[in-house]
Amino acid sequence: MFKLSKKADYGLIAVKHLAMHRQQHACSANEIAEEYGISATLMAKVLQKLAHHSLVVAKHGSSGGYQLAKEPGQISALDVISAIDGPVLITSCVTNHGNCDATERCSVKEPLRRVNESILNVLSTVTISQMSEEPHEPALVALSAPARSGSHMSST
Amino acid sequence: MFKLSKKADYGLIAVKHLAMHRQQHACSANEIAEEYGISATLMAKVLQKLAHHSLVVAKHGSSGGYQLAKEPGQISALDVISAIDGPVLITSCVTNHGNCDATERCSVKEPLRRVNESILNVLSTVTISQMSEEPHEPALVALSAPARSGSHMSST
DNA sequence: TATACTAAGACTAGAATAGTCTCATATCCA
DNA sequence: TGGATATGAGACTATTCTAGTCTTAGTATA
Repeated sequence: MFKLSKKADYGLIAVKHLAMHRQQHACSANEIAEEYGISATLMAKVLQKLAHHSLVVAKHGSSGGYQLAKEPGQISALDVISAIDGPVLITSCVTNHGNCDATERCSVKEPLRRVNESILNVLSTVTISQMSEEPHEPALVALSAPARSGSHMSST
Repeated sequence: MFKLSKKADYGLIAVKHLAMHRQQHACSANEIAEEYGISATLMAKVLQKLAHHSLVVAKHGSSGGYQLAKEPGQISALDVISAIDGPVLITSCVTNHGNCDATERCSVKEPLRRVNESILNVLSTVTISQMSEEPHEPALVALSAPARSGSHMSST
């Protein structure tokens, strides 16, 4: 369909949790998982991926856990999502070199590429610190930002 | 992940095709499928769904086929996508009444709802006639449009 | 009436996702 | 030093979703 994976969802929850507890000790995967009623092993996997992409730092050992690697204002929703699910591409055709088998004939490729860019733009505009604000704030969505930044696709 | 289904993709292709041939006779599912190298039965299914949602009209009998039900400028990408895949919801939490099992605790629901709205906004801005324009046009993407229209979620 | 088409929906196969389990490694503290 | 508690990594399973097929029925035209 057109849906965020649950893992990406969990990733956002975890990062937001860490953002709200960053003054304190590191949070373990167990701790976070319990708080939101999510499987602990699954949450651990998600956090591992985030650590891999340097969004969080892991601290081994007892009383270890995870902490944010950057300021919450420096982490976008796109960072988290693409760390977990890979690059955000609304169709398989829109990759740089990527070609569906009907590249020649496919007539919607280019328009969709542009739609994809707009979506990346939205996702990269939303930061974790914005997500932690109360909803009555305008918060979102600098939709008026320049459409072509082109710097997002890079992850993976 | 975060991907358009192939069926939705095919739907866009079909609608665009019909937009470009609307002066002429009705196009059969077979005809369109062949042109783009897609399974004919699958294309038929896709067109049926589009007909169901009154985006195209079906003409039975020999020399029948499909024709657009509206002007290409009146049909948005969102119309086509949600006709085929159902409403566009980036998480299962963001439905009107919809609640994940952790509604109380889930902290990302509201921010994601707002992201979802922005994406709907982008998709509803792109019309089939825009998709038929040549890429060197500015075409896309009235990103500066007001972020909160809220009128989209209704389809299905 | 025969033919060429759509309508509808059950069905199957395969891929993607969610989630589990196990073992290894690092750190802290008694 | 050794046990407890963390993460790291990757194989594994189960379930759900998607793509695609097939079959039967209905409808318009010639």
